[in-house]
Amino acid sequence: MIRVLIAEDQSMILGALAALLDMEADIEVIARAGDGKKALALAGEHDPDVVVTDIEMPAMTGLELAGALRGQRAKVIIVTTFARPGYLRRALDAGVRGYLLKDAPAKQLADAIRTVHAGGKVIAPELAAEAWESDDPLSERERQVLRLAGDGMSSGGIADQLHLSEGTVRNYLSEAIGKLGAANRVEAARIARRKGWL
Amino acid sequence: MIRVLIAEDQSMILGALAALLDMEADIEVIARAGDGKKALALAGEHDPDVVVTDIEMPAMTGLELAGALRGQRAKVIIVTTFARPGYLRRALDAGVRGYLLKDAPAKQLADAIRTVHAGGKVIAPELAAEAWESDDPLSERERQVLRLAGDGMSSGGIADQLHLSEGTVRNYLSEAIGKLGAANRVEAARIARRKGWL
DNA sequence: GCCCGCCGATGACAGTTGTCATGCCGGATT
DNA sequence: AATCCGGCATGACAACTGTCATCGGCGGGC
Repeated sequence: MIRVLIAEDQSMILGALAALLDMEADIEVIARAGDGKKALALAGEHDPDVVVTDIEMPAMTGLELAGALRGQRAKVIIVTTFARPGYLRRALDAGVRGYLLKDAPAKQLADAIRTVHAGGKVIAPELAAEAWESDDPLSERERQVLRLAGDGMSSGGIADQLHLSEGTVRNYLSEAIGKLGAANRVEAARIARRKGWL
Repeated sequence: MIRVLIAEDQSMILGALAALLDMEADIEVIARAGDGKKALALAGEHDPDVVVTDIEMPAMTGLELAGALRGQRAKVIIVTTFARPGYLRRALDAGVRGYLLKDAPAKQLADAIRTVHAGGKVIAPELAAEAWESDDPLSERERQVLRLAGDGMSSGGIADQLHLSEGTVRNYLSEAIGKLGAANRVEAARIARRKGWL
């Protein structure tokens, strides 16, 4: 029996995934969590073989959860909507053993759990290639500024929030726009978000 | 036996929801579709009692699907991530019988299917109140322009795409910004998207 | 017929944004 | 010590954006 913990913030999806896995004879869902923090606590309590987690969750993201579980016995599989190279990169850096997309066929999840439990790795093929060829060129400041700009905040507002001068903020944005080959701040933010860099 | 068709573009979620419903003794998943168009075709073929559909899907959205099924025997339940009043409004206008959030507990889905099949309605409580109090104030042109602006396109680019003059585009944006109480086009686009108006 | 709303346009003006050159500072490298 | 680099700043300039007044056309409601 492979003992699995599932972390996923959308209750209905959590329940559905659990139902899916409970149909497998050799897999047992021993715990469910609605966010990363609860998942971490439950992992300590139940000592699962495999942790299946979403990325975008309240309190603690799946990537943070993977980092916190790093080095422990439980093997982590990320299951997410987002085909973002930056996410995969960060996941692998956090010692994750599997990275699947919710676009993939349902049966792949059980297969991935078995593979990972047996010591293997499973990476969504759409991402395996792209992951290493595009690297985040942004500095931390550029990321901060871009995040806020992408939410519609003006240069002045961003400057206030980050305790910078407005000119500096415009410099960072100009830098980021150049690095990403965008035409303006909004496009730059979109590109960075799509890649998983924000 | 309640005969159900499920439409959902994320394969894994589709499979998981089907597994969840197959556990119910009185519910039978007779068909699955990965987009709205296939769902419409399959609905014609299999004549389901209830159609459970996501909103954001390729080829045809769940809202369009609901519109196309309007007046037919099958009853439609929307299951979506998005708590956007505008979506609920459009869903109700399309004759939908249920609107659930993926945040809701998994067991509510089966309950909703039974309720709807019995002639009832099920609306996510988080949304029931807000739905009617905030109405989309935007004109069709304003929506178009705002969509493109929100994607980072410049006034000139939007003008080219929509065959308008740049000044006119700026006028529409200014209008939209004013109506939504935003500070600029990006914030306006965010507000409109959050409400489900785009 | 008249008014109103939506559509589309122009021109003018102030404010914001994007770019670039240039400068200062402190920490790390050599 | 000299050099380099990232972070932060300034100033200047061109381009883009947001606002407003004004105009004409078209269709619907009263």
